[in-house]
Amino acid sequence: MGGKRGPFSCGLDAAVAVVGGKWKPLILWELHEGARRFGELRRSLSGISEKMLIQQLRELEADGIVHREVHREVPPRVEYSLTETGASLNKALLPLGDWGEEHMDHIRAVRGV
Amino acid sequence: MGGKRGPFSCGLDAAVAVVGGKWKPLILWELHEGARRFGELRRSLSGISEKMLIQQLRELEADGIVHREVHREVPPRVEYSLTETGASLNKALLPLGDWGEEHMDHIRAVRGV
DNA sequence: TGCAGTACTCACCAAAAGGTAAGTAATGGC
DNA sequence: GCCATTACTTACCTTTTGGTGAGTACTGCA
Repeated sequence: MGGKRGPFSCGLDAAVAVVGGKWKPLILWELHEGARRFGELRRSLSGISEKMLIQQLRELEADGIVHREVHREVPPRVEYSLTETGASLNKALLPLGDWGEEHMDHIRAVRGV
Repeated sequence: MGGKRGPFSCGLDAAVAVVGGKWKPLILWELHEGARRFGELRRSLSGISEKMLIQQLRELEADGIVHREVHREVPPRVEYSLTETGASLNKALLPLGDWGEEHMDHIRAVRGV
C-alpha cells in the first residue's frame, strides 16, 4: 500500500496511500513527541521486523513525511523525526486515533478478538 | 487489512483495522451524503470489481459501520447507508481527507505519478 | 419463450504486503 | 585478534489483498 499508486480519486485516497499499511500510522505516532533512533523505534513497535521498519521509514522519507539524520559515530546513530508535512499529517490522524480509542471495545467485540 | 487483527496497540491501530485497505475509505466517502444502491456505488467507485465492493461492504457491515437494507422488489434493490458509528468514523476521516487534498500535488510529484 | 435488469456468488489467479533468518560494515574496548 | 553494538541489507518464503470472468436467482415484460 505504501507502493506507488497514482492518480488519486480524492484527498482521502492520497492520504491513505501515504499512511496506509500495518505500521506507518504507528511509526508516525511514535515520532509525534520528537526524534527517535532506529533501535528505539524497533523496541517501541513490538512485533515489527527490522526489514519492515526500514522499508516503511524509507517510504515515509521519500514521501517527505520523516527526516533521517545520520550521526557519524561508532556505533552508528540514526535519528528519525517528523518533517513539517509529517507533523501536519500526524495532526490530521488524531481524530481517527480518538475514534479508534472510543470504539475499540466495540470493534474487538464484533471481531471476537 | 480488513481481516481480523487484534488486540490493537492503540486507537489509531483499531481505526486502521476498520477503515484500512484500498476501497473502504472511498466507500465511506460515497455514503457520506446518504444511502446508495449497490449499482450506484459500483459506478461511482470506478475500477472496483463487484467482488471487492461486496466484500468490503460486508466487512463494514460486520463492523457496524454501514447498514444494509434490502427492498423486496424485482429487480432487487439493496441500499447501503452509514450507521451512527459509521458517520462518526467518516467525520474522523475528514481531516485526513483535507490533508490529502492539500498535499496531493506534492505526493504525486514525489512519486512521479 | 426468452431476454433484461439487479445484486450477488464462486473458482481461480496475480500482485503486494509482510515475516524470518542470516549476513555486512565500522570501530572502540578488552 | 575478537567481541559487542548499531543500523542496516539480502534472499527466500507465506499470507493477504485484489482482480477476472463466468454463473445464479428472481420476475416482469415483449
